Amino acid sequence: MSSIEISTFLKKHGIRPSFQRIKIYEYLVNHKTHPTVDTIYKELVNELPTLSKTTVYNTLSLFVENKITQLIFIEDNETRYDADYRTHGHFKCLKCGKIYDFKVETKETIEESLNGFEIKEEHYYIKGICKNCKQN
Amino acid sequence: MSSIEISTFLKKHGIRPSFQRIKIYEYLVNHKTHPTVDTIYKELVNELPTLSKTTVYNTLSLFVENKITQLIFIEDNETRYDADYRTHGHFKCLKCGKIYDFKVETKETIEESLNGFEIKEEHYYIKGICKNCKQN
DNA sequence: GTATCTGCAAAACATTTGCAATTCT
DNA sequence: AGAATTGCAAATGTTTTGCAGATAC
Repeated sequence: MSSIEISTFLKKHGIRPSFQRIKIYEYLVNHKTHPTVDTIYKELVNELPTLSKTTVYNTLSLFVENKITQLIFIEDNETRYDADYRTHGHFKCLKCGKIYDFKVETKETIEESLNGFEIKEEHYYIKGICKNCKQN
Repeated sequence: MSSIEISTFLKKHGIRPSFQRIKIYEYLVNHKTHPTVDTIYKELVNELPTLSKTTVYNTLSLFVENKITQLIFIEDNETRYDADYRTHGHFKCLKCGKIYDFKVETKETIEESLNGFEIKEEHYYIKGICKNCKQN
């Protein structure tokens, strides 16, 4: 996704496309590693030397409010962000720490036990050892 | 679960049953509300006036290490604990804040997309509006 | 020129750590 | 006595808040 596409995308979702916002969204979209605020900040501060963490926090909150980014909680003290807003699962490798996405569909058994409840967000995460770490 | 049963249970899991540990586990088992450290501390400090939050943290970490309690991350800055160590889902109501348990079985579609990965822990949580809040 | 956005510094929380006092065997 | 446990106080780390200056419409 290019800066111009991102700019249009942000406008479409009611967000004014400031330079910082474009850069932060660009980072999220092009690095599907579910980064933390700290990672995003450290990566972007080279390119935007005056960037502050406050702006990263503000911007990500804005993205979450406008539903173009979702929050991921897998570990304590480690809020992560994902530009993919569709429901999907996350697998975190306990050895290498990498996070993989996986496909998820709501199960009938869940729907049954939550009969009468209105589902707004679904989150799935699994911890274990990834294929790569098992082989090495 | 009575104090004596808890004492035996802790011993069985290699944990020395101190007074504080028994009380904390008792609270967890008898209040299936997935409390935070702060909630547990505030509830027990009446009964155990010298109790410190450090002890609550230490004890819960010990329980997690010994796999008699699981950690639940649903919100940021809000680590919760659950004496039920079996895999099950949590539904958090966005209106009343209450957390409900629901049954979950690993889906084939998840197993397929994680082929070759070793699953150690599975976590499912859903946010929405609970039956009770929808009716009122 | 008025709204919004950014970013610094300080505040607010949750959690961890070091260590001394206490408790248990 | 010796080992484990507890709890205070301080440190750490993350996120939020207040506010002043910069930027955009």
